[in-house]
Amino acid sequence: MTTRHPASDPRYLNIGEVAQIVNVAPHVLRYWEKEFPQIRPMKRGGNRRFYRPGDVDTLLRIRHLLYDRRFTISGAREHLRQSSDAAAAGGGSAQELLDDIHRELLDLHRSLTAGSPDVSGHE
DNA sequence: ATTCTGACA
DNA sequence: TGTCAGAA
Repeated sequence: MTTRHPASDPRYLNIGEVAQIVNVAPHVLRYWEKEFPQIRPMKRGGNRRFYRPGDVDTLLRIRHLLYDRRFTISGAREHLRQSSDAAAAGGGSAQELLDDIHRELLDLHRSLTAGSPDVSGHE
């Protein structure tokens, strides 16, 4: 077995890996972090960012809201705030959050199979 | 080579 | 969002 550094641990991804997954430039991910308090990758080794799978999931949802549904930064931020708030309510609203995510995933799937090879919808 | 921060367009 | 400078 080879040595496992934090940066090579499959549980954590660096900004370059995440940028390829969500198909946005690294500096855009840093900008989103300033706008979305929900995204908080941990920093180590100085300032290196290490994203958890959950962070990537949130980033994927943000890209969908911004590029596919053409939400504004404020609109997407509120949408995510409401989603997390619904989950935090805990009053049997967990299903609401799952339903919301399923709706976004379904819409995203339609975009991917609509015949347009470009997921983000712009270049 | 890769990423970071801050700043400007 | 894109690009640059200077540093780690």
